[in-house]
This record gives sequence, C-alpha cells and structure tokens, in this order.
Amino acid sequence: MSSETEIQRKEGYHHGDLRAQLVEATRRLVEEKGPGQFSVSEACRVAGVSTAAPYRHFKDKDEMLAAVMMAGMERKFSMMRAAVAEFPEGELERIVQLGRVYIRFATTEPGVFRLIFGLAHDHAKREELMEEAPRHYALVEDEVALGLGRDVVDEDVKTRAFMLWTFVHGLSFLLIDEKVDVVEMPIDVEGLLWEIARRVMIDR
Amino acid sequence: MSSETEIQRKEGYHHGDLRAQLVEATRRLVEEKGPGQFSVSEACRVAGVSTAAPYRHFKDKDEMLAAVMMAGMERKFSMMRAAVAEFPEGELERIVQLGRVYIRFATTEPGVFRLIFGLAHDHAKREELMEEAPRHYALVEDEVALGLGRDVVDEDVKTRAFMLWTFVHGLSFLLIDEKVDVVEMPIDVEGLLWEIARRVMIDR
DNA sequence: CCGGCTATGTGAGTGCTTCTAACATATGTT
DNA sequence: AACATATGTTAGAAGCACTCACATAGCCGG
Repeated sequence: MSSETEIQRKEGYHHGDLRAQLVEATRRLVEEKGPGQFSVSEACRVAGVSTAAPYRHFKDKDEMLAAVMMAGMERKFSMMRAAVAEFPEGELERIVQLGRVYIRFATTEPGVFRLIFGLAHDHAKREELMEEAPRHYALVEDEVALGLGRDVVDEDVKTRAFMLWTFVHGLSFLLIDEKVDVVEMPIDVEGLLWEIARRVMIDR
Repeated sequence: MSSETEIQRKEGYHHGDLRAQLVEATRRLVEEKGPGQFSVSEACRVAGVSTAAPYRHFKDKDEMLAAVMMAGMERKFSMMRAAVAEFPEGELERIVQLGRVYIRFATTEPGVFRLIFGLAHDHAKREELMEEAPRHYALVEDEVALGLGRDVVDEDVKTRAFMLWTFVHGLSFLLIDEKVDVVEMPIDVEGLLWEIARRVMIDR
C-alpha cells in the first residue's frame, strides 16, 4: 500500500463522490508529506482522476485544503465536547481534558493541525473558519467560568482562558515540531497540563 | 519601490557578494509573501541574476531558507542577551524581558519566525540549527534559576523554564496568525507576560 | 605580462507543478 | 427520446526548482 494507492473508485466515467474522495486524499497526503509538500496532482493520482477533475469541485488548491481544515476543526470540537462531559461540572479535570484533547489532536494529526494553525492563510474560506473558531473558544471560557464558580464570563475569566489556550497551543507546536529535543528532559505532558491548570486557576 | 526592486548590483558579469544579496532577498520575500510563497526565481529577479546563479552558493531552495533561519536565530539570541542585561540579576523583570524579546521578534519578523518554528524542516542544515537552539534555551533556564535564587538548574527549574517557553511560544503564534481575533478582548501582552511570569515563578 | 586554473556567472532545457479551455460523456427531467 | 446540466477528459499555457554545457572574470605562478 503505497501513498499512490487509489481510494476505491466506482468503475466508469463518473465517480461515486469525487469531492469526498479528494478531501480524504488531501487529508492523507497532508499528514504524510506535510501541508507544504502537498500537491493537487498527487491527490489526483491517489483518487485516480485527471489533474483537471478537482476544479469541478474546488476553486483552487487552497479551497481543497480549507475543506480539510473545516473537517479537522469539527472533529476536534466534538472531541472537546465529549471529553469535558466525562467529568462533573466545575471539576478541574474538565479543563485538563480540554488540554488533553488539544494536545492529542495536534500529535495525532500534526499535518491538519499545522494547516489550521500554522501557515498564513489570509485567503479563501477564511470566513467559514473564522466563524467556527469562536465556538471552540467559548467552550474553554465556559469551562473556566464553571471552574471558578462564576456564572458569567467576566474579564478575569477571559484572561485565564486565554492563558490556558496560549499554553496548550504553544505546547502543541513544540511537541509536533520536535523542538522539545533542545530540552534535555523528557516532557511529562500529563503532569504539565495539571501544573498549568492549577497555576492558572488559583487566585494569587 | 516594488518587491522586484534590485538590491544594488555591482555592474558587470560578477557580483560583489551574490550570496549575501540572495540571503537578503530571501529574507525580504519571506517577510513580504510568507515562507510558503517564497520562490527562488523571485529572489533571482530581486537580486538581478539568472535563475541558475543561486546554485553556485546554495545546494537548493531549503539551504537558502536555512541561511535566513540561522541569521534570524542569531539576531534573536543577541537581543535576548542584551534585554536581560538591562536589569539586575534575579529580578523578575529579566524573565519578562525574555518574553518581550520573543514576542517582539515574532511580531516584527513573522515570516522568519514561522520559518524557524513553524514549518516542518526535517531536511538540510538541521544540525547547525539544532546546535544553536539549546544555547537560547539555556539562557532561559539560567534566568529561571537566578530568579529562584538557585545555583543549579534542577528539575524544578527546568519545568518552570519549559512552562515559560511554552507560553510565549504559543502567544507568539496566536498573535502572528491573527487567531486572537476569535477572542473578543484586546490582548494586553505586557500584562500577560507579567501575569505568567508571576504564576510560573511563585511556589504554590 | 601571460597562460591557465578556479570561481562564479549565463542560456537552454527537463520535468514537475497549478490552473484553464475545449471537448466528451453520463445523469435526470420533461 | 431530447435536451440541459453535472462532471469527467485531453491538451496546453505559464511558472516553478533544478541541471548541464558553456562563458567570463579574478587570481596565481612563471
């Protein structure tokens, strides 16, 4: 099974659902080669169609990548909601859970993670993506408010939520970029998540 | 002055120092268009040479980018050393200063910053870069030890240094990727740096 | 001062890429 | 059955990284 393997194709001139197949091929290649190395031609080879075919379904290369980004964000969002629900409201571990999901997503799908957060994407689909992101972030803010026993998201809650986001975001990048090699210490991610959650949630 | 402007060229067949001129052209273009959009051909147009010329000085495109990365890291390192020296040893503001430099570098040179930390670069020049990075990080660890009044870099110091690095690293990316737009609050970077420095440096 | 060696430039060409245009075929609607 | 529309194809333009054969400039020993 090389990366050139076709992703099941209905025999004949037309495909079953080429759009979905191209999105899946794109996602796979972004993971395998990295977002910067992905090429439309290769996705076509994987899907078993000509290089002109994608342009019936996507405006350009960026729109293909944007589709993968959207799918990834939705995947991450539902994971976050599920993870939080495993513990009672207000418990600190709910916040740790959010961090766990963030880190797990980044490390299991580094290509898609980098696609979403890494590269500069001022271009297409920005609107869609910019509407999706605040929903994720509101989840974090709500959990912080719950953890502090507040019933509103005030300035203090917002600041703490932002600190937490910043931290797991940075940790994600350091982990997937293998920058942790410069630290001569094995990183205890689980311990760090608890440590940070505590330090951010306590009152000084 | 478009981006196609030539960067001063000594008349004649040979240049003064084409290598340096190409590195500068590369740096400029990486800032203007982003690391992913940079092309060797365009750098050649800027430097006013044929597209074959760079290959007398660099193995390939990645090696050109690596040269820009190295220069950027050295720039950042000397800024960090200078910033720390402005305050007495052991003072918390020395740590805040390290964060300030990190953030300032990321926001004033987002292209180079993303080049250094963002994209996956398993390829060329990794050795050079991997030797440089620990020197930067040691500076952070030493400051944390000083701030805690310790004379050695023990496990506790390492953990705190890593937390600080993680935080400013994440904040840098959120700022340059304009992801802070999803937060409906203006980000007080200066306040955040102090807040984090305190929360990480105190004993719970 | 000159012959040649090496460093550093050029022009032309290969094979890849993204994307477009004109054409072909399949699907569904009346 | 006939046509409109959706969705595929082939061919090709323009741009990319990179290579090779060739040209020229600077330098060094005689």
